[in-house]
Amino acid sequence: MDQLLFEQLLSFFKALADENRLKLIGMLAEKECSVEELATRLKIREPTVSHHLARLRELDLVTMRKEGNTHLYHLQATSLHKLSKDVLSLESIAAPDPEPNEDLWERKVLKDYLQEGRLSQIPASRKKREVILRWLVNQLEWEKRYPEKEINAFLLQFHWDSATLRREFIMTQLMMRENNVYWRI
Amino acid sequence: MDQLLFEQLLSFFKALADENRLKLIGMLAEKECSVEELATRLKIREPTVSHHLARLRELDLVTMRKEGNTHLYHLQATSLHKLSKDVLSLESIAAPDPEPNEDLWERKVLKDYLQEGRLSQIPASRKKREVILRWLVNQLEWEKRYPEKEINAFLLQFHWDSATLRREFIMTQLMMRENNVYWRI
DNA sequence: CATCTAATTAGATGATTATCTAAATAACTT
DNA sequence: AAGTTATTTAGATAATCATCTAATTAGATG
Repeated sequence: MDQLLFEQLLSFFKALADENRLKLIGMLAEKECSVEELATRLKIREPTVSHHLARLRELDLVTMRKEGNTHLYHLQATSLHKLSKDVLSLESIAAPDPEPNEDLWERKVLKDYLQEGRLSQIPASRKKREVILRWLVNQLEWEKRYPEKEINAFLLQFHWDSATLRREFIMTQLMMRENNVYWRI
Repeated sequence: MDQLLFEQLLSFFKALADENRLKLIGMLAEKECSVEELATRLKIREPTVSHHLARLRELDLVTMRKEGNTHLYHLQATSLHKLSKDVLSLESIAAPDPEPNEDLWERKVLKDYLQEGRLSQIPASRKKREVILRWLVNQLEWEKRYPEKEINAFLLQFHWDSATLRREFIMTQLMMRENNVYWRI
């Protein structure tokens, strides 16, 4: 997802994530009100209301007009509408990537299990094992057919237990085997 | 607005009003994830992620299934959709009335200015003056025509400055006058 | 000009809560 | 059974933020 939209949504939620601010929105939806009236009905002090209104105003959720001494606030329905629409598309949020972040998790797994180019161990957890296996298999060529002897030699560069790794390749469907010959799929 | 909906919306906003929780929603929208993976990508510790997921789970925004050791969380799109819809109707929020609240403001004004049945002063602010004037005029009968003398007598019960009050009645269009006779409009 | 009223700003305080470490639980591996 | 891994729970700490009082600004009234 777009970084900008993410931050907009976040501040939108923060703005409405307060009981009194949400009530303010409700009251202003009815009619425009002075600060004093809002304070009385919410049973909190004017400065507090002022503070809340300032926050809502930052997001253009409310606007203010002066009438003599008093400041009349009213709801900015358009802004509210626009943001509500974005909320509806919340499901389309992808992970915000502040960095090349997408595979941060996988890179960490690789870093944890690879010591000077060799596998310190074969991860017990299926998810991590798969990360390792995909990384290994990626160093083999597509289309090429590898005799078992060759696969073994390749795997032994990384770990003594080439048999287990070979078996895992098959089980995870990363490779196919026929007559002791292996290839990627 | 419905008190229940109000509280649902409030907790919805509170749930999403945190940077990391919002990111979690984003990541889970892509695919289901383990706690460890989420923690790694967010660069925070597992217990923290666990805590956030628990909050999201309270609102049924995410659900969890166990696969061996690991807990895989995934987004509950339905709940999200339902709540988003409510957000869209935010504008229809009326003030939540924890009490007969609607005129709490006006009742406070009356309380502030009426001491033992008499006006302590005539409010300077237009908004408050109107509250007082409407209360006063409400004690006069509809349709009836009051000679100025009678109006004065009535007003003097509440305040020495009946002349100002009379003038205000006219200015605010609460009464009409013709040949020194007054009536409500 | 002096006064009053409504609102805002400044600054302090207290409550909430995101985050961490350490310990407990649960499920899998050997 | 013993050890390892993933998660959760408990408890402590620190940051955020809602709220208050006191002081300031701006407008209106007399």
